[in-house]
Amino acid sequence: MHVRIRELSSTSKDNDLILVVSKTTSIKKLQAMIQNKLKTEINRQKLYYRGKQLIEGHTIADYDIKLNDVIQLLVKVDTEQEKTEKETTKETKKTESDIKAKSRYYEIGDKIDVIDSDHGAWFEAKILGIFKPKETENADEKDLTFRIKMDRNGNTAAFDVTFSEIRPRAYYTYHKSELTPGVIVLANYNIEEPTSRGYWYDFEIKEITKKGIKGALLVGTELARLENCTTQFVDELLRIENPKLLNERLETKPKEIPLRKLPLYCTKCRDNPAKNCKDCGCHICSKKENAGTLIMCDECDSAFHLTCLKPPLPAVPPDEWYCPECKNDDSEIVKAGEKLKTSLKKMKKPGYKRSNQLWGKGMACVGRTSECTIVPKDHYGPIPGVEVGTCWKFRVQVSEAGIHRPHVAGIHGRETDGAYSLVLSGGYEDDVDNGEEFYYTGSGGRDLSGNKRVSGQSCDQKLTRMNKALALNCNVKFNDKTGGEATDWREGKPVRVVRNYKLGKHSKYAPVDGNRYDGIYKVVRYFPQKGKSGFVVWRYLLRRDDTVPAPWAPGGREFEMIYPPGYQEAVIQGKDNKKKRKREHDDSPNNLKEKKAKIEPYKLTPDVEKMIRDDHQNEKLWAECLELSREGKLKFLSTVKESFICVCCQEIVFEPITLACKHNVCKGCLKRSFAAEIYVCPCCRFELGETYVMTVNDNLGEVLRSLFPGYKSGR
DNA sequence: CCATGCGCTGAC
DNA sequence: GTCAGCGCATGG
Repeated sequence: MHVRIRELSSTSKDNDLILVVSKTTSIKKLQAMIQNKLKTEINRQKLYYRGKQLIEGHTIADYDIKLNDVIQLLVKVDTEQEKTEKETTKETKKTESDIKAKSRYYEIGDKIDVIDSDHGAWFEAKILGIFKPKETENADEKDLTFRIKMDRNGNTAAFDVTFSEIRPRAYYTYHKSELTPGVIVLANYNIEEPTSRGYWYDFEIKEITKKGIKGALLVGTELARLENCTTQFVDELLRIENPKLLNERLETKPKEIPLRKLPLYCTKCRDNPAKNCKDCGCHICSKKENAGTLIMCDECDSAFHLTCLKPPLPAVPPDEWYCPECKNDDSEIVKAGEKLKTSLKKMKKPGYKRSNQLWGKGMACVGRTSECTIVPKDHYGPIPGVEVGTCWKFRVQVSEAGIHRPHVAGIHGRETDGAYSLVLSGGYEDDVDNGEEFYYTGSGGRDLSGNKRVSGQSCDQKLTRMNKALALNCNVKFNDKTGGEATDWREGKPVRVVRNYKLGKHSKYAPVDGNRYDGIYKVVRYFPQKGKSGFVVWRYLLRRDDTVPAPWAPGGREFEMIYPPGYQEAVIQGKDNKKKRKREHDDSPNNLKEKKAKIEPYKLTPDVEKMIRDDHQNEKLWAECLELSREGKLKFLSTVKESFICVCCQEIVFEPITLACKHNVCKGCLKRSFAAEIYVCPCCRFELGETYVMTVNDNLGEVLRSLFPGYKSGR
């Protein structure tokens, strides 16, 4: 399957990077793919899916990312390198040039908000000192260093920030009436769990609804936009305070500003420091005192007093440490000589699968991305808006369209009601397809052990489940012993019929590729019969009863194939990848920029090409077809099909004869058309002459035979 | 909850 | 070319 990587700053899908991934693809791998494609280093990538941050150690499946879903990419401007550089320069500032300075906007003791580069959110802090790099008279504000201390986590050290990273503490809570779209406020939001309390971010209001306030979260100093966030805490939206010159300060600010609510660290004791808690306090004695001697297990994150352990530990170990509970589970945690790969916690997470199978990469295992809701699941007859002749590449799309809902199964129905739709896919050997009529085979009678979906017949079929459902469509009293025949077949319940390209092996009514909706059929009769396998199968005769002509009939249409959104681009990008790897191997420069969606031209085999060249009689028609082969195999094949239709039977010409007037006719059809020894073209009445002799155009016949596997006479 | 299944892909 | 075997949607 494929997913879309979209930069947070981008609002259009045109610049998406489309990556082919598997459900088991790890986030790490995904990051590596992004690095490879966009040249954005992994440590600068922050990925978000539906507001959740994607973190290492998980997979695409863990986040329930589906086909063609958008993953947002935030490119951090602060690379790790720059960060350490910054920190070291800060260090030097501190030690070498701690020159006290004055700011025109802030003074020591000011309550401020500071933006944290890890979370991209604002936290409360206080200014301890203001410094400038060197002895200058008028240092610019942007050169100043503000030494601040966080208001929470009492024992964390002070650190230095710049002017742009701080602003006066927000203190004014908006009234609902003051909020309008466009206003930027400070709001509480939890990126991972939007319904829970989180950190405080700038938030641009977009829409005010009953449920909450919807808008864009502006994350980090770069104000990367995370669209479509709904904050639950609408009564706690604060006004953002901009720096004010000291001499313009008005003392309207309350002296005490209560700390803003943050997510609870411990949901058990609700962060009550007075309460003993085994979850956030010592896992043994439950007490929270002597926090300095609490040691955390690297596996389960539980805390333990050094002294409560048996035996007690003298000091905090320098490396990893596992608590007694986790340590016991050696087999699960650390395999001999191996470092822990996935934490137990993660493995307990719902959705985690141990399997390293490579499943899930393609369309076989993707889920629906939409569902047809315009009609109920048990709707009989056409789906409004879906025309006869509509083609989809994959079954999942047929399901999404509401034409045939099951992903794999051939019949959709209810045992107590009837069948709504079926797919002809050539999967059962006893099927016979004559277009307007076909014999369908029931399901079951197969051994599907081993998680299979198909198999050979291995026992008799029963007239139950979907087989019974289809039987109920027939306008006759239900009989599960001998079956029955409709008294008036048109009075039976309608069945939507889809033909799949795999049917092409046995039927000439199959589409060239994908799945095609062929309209409404009715069950004429059903009966049990010993099938080719020797086991009893239930057989159903269906006959077409649709006002719209069938795709193969005169006036019928076959529409252009519909692919899942993004699918073709993904296929092309995937191919580009292979090519690229080759080029890299050749050490030749690669032109990465050519990732525009393009249909792969259809390459004919040399034999076919030669036969076409030798078919001089149809030179003009072939030229048109070949021209369109640049638009892909499908386009080519459908053009050929259209171009070489017998003027009589409207099928692809069989044993074709190309007349002097350039019309193509089947040998059989032409023979039948001749009357009273007058030889004329059955289409344009062109006189062929009294001595006319029928000559089959073998070149054309051969080409058609090799292009259309089910090619045979329509008569 | 469980059983069923006319797909689909990558490995061979 | 053949074949194992997966999620998913569905009904029972």
